Amino acid sequence: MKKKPVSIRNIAEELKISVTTVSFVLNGKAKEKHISKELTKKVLEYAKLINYRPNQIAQSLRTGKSKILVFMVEDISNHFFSKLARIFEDIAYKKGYKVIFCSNENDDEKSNELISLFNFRQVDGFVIVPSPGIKDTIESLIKDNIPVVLLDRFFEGVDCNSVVIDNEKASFDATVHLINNQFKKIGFITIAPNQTQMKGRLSGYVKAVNENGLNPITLEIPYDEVYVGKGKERIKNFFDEETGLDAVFFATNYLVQIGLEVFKENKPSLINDLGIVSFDDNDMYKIYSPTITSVSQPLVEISTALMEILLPLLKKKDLITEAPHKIMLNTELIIRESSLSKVM
Amino acid sequence: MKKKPVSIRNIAEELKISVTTVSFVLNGKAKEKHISKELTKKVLEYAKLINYRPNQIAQSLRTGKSKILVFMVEDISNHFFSKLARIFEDIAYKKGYKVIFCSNENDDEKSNELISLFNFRQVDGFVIVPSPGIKDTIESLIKDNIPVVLLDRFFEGVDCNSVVIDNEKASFDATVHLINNQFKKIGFITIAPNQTQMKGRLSGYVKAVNENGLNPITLEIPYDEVYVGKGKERIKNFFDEETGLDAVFFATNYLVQIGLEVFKENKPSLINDLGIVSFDDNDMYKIYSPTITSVSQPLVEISTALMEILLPLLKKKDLITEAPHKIMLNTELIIRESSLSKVM
DNA sequence: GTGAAAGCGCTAACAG
DNA sequence: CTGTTAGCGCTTTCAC
Repeated sequence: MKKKPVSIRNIAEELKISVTTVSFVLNGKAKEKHISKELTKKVLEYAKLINYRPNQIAQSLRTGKSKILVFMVEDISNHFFSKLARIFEDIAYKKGYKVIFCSNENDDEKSNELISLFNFRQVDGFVIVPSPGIKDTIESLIKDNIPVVLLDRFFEGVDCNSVVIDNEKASFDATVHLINNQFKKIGFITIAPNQTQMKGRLSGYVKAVNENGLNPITLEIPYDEVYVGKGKERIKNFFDEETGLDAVFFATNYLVQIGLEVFKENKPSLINDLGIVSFDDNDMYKIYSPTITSVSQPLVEISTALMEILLPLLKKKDLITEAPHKIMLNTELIIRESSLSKVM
Repeated sequence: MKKKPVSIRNIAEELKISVTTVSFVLNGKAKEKHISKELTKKVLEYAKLINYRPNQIAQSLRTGKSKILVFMVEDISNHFFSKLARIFEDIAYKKGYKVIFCSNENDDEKSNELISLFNFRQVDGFVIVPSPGIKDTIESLIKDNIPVVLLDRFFEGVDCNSVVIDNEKASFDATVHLINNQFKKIGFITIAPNQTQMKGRLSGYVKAVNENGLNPITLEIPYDEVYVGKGKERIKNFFDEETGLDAVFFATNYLVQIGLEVFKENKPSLINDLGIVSFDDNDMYKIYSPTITSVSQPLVEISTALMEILLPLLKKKDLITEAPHKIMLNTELIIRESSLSKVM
């Protein structure tokens, strides 16, 4: 009952020709190798008839290409990353690549472990949202001629492909939007800015408040603390100490979650009285009360850009000569109720 | 500069022994094969020294095992599935398996395409959230001796491993909870119940209302319509026609999203006046106003069960003799504000 | 105790 | 135009 899969050899034997010929035909090299039209057709037809599927593992061993891409993010269950993953998946499959997703929790050790698990050669390429301290690993990946493109953040001084958004501009614009809506004491809650995307978000905010004669009021929570659930306490303390805040700008979507939880539990009125903006959109924002203004990243464009950088690299042999592609995309500020002037 | 990876042969040559011996040692068969302690140690040390990593592709070709699992769900960007994926990922990695996630959109053609893409042999096992009409494909997978475990739903009359929740009980309990909170006209909004999980949710609801002398009032939207965005209109019409509803039970989390959107746009007061329960939890529910009651699935238990079924199958040769494992887990009703009696 | 060698299924240089 | 053949890196049977 065990259906033994057909191999290229079966086809060759059945048709009484050599495996080479079959291989050439199947790989679309019939023309190039001057194989007769009839033979080509015969092979193709028979292959289809018996539903031949090449053994990709054998192909991989031979060609050194696995047709597998790794998509490593902070947390695949995070709204932003899972949406991105979903779109990237579709694009990759259309190009004949499978995608392995994994989550590094923004942890260096876990990142290195995962990258080494994929073993530098089992996969054809990487999309990586890098944790803060894996600069060296990325560099050695590049030196080993493995296609990598960084996502969401990058390392200063490392010549590596990347697709990021213009965090500073996005943050600047969102802050200005709040200022235009009469908010004067705008708090900025972020995770510790030891990575480029967070640096940009912070500096955009600072620049905007400064240019408008206001003072920056920031809370920087180390990522680790957020991860282990201490963010709530930190945010609560922040609001206890910083009295008179009339608006708050959260630098990531999970900070919004925590922030709203704090409001909900302590001063529910804040939810309506405060101007609120979230970095990253969430499906729930448009049905929240009030609806929440957000900085929305262009998911489709990001995924497309990733693939456009990656694909050519997957074909090339020597990547070293390539100048890295650094793409910076713009975000969209989706203005909803939460950020509109509360002044009548 | 190209770092050519070390092979088993390099080790053998360096140590002036045969590849066989190296292979035995590396595979932990030193004892079994009576290889001397010293030689064993020498090999192991040298392997570590040069940081030897077996080429998994070659291993796969030889052993027929790829150490890759496929985790196919409806939509990896859906909150429930992405959380599940995240947990499953961790468990699988610990056991030495990589996981490829994919989304079938509950579409038969896409499901079949994906399953066939993975080619019946490149992957060691499948976790599948099956679309309605792929019963035959699943059966042929089983016949071909490929480990499969169905998730979230299954097919009546097919002897296949599965991990599901007790939908009927969950739905029954949630409905009774609403009834206990004085709600009398409870609407049930679901997608067309042509799959087991939806059948269970519907029947649990119907049973509960009937047993309590109430009438079922249901809206069944075909999955396709939801997918193309027609759900909103359907739900709007439902509330226009069914006047006097005092509560609503949504059978999936994306229906809640659509429902809240409808309320928000048309009769915002409903959000507070209506009793609301959602099947599947969402991180945002606890910060919504009101906080939303939900039926929460045990994500960790589900993932663990999946792996516990899968692992032994991955080792066995002949699966046919195995009696399938069918696991049914219980959900938890997380009671929040939205479902509490509105009667003072 | 250890090694030689076959071969997993495929590709592609080389030969005719 | 088509076929022979040598591996890709590894596991495992069989022989010594």
